[in-house]
Amino acid sequence: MIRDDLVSALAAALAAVGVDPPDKGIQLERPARREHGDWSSNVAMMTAKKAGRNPRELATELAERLRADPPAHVADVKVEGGGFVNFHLAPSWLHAVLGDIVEAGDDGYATHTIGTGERVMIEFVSANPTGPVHVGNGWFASYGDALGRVMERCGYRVQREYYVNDTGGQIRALGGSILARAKGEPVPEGGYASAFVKVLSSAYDGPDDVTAAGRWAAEHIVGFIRHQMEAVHIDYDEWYSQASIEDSEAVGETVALLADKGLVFERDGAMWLRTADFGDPRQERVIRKADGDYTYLAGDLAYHRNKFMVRGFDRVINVWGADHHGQVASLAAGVEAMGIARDRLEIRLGQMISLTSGRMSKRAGNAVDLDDLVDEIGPDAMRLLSLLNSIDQSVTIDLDKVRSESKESPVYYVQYAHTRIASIGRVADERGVVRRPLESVDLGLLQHERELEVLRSLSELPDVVLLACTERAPHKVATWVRELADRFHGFYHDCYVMGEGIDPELTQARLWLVEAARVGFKVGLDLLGVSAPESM
RNA sequence: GCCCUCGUAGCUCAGGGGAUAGAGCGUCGGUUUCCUAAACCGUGCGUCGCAGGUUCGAAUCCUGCCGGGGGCGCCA
Repeated sequence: MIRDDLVSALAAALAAVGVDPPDKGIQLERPARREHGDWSSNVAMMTAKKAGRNPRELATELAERLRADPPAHVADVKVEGGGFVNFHLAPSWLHAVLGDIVEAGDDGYATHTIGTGERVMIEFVSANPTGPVHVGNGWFASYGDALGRVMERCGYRVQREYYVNDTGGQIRALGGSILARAKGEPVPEGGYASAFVKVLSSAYDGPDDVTAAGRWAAEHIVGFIRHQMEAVHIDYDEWYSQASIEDSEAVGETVALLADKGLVFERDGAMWLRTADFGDPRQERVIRKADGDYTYLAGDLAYHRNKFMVRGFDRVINVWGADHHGQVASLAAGVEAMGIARDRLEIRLGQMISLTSGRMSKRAGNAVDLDDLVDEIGPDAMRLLSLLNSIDQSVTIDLDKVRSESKESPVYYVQYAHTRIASIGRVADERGVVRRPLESVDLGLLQHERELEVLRSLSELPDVVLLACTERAPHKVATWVRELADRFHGFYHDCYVMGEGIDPELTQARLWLVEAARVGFKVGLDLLGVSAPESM
């Protein structure tokens, strides 16, 4: 790797001038501006003060030594700005990248091993089965699934799970709504007045019992949610029923586990968990109410005991909306109280998704069902659109705009680039142009700025994937793939692969460039769960 | 009141210690005998909420304030 070569060359130069490397190690970054070279280091500025040196002078000295014995591909080393050491590389470094990409291929390029086979569960969406999931849920669905794909590419073994809240007060409220509707009565206070529930109620022929009706309805609704998820190509490994936990001994066993640790006490007829030693500002939480029912927390702790101690996941990532922030401290404390290391549970809070018409609410009935939007714009547009934002950003969706722009959606911009690649392949076949083996092709002919820009983007993909993984930020892949499309369209426009006046040797080199770009699009789009069509 | 989170171009958002802060949409104009114009090129667009602090360097980290959103149940 070129980066490693440059870092060790810098380390050697630093040692030669008698300056200790910075505590954080030698950093190398890609400058934002082309004129600052291909790779840039700030070592001189980092170390100058401690070494009692002037940063620019130190940088100049380093540059001189590096120029005297330059690492491979280094054309020039310049000192710019306040003391940056900038490496200006020959295009040959990008030709080497091209070789790496096509050799690694779709399954190998931009893979990492940092996950070391760790088993991680990502639980996401888990919306209550009281109605179809809406567009906001869809945003989190894209996130959770793409995060899983990114982590898989980094060596994690990922399980995707949907926690089905098919018990408790809201299920009884749902059952009450079903029963009322079935009898032609108005939906009771706090019930679910949606059209979906109304339609569902006409099919109910079970007992006149809110719990039975609620569970029946929830089961049907989960079936529909599953269908909605399939429509955006999300395939959960497990739909885990909360009722199954509560129906089993799991909650009692969990409470017993905590009681054994001396953390459970009774007061006012209720059972409490002492959470003070585990970072919970509230210090104590009710786990069993005075009426004898366990609280949601107790069930949730049992569920997490199941995730960690029964099913043995090394790491659990819960993707929650910011409106569940209030649950974080109690769950994290309870999990730690069970003796599970705190860093094994990650809770990613996504900011709220709203429509320009206001916040979506299932009860209020102003939510837009995910499948309705997907029917209009397609699953690929839905997924790319939702992955263009960080989940740390609260987003406002203008549905009218999304619909009207669907023809110029970023997803088509990216997919169109991929179809152009396929098209080049088809035309090559028609014209009998055969791509020769890479070893016999002179990649050195790739000198056009458009060509180099494509290769620069491709060279960044491994870093992007790694960062997307460690920061749990799959949207970085979306941003990257759009940039690759931008550069590929530029190349396509200015650099004909075949045609009049194109040297056959250049055609060969460009065919390999196109193949490398194809790998980039394939990898990037796969990570996002977006299809890579051959034609549109 | 306390806690969390966000505030970047007209709009939707990237960038989250590094050099002159970016993209898409929207505005206006241009490009096609050749691999699909779902494309390309040009054009304008900013007190990075405000004020301090840390740093060689802050949109980025810290503190306070302002503004938006969310949360503070023996609900789930």
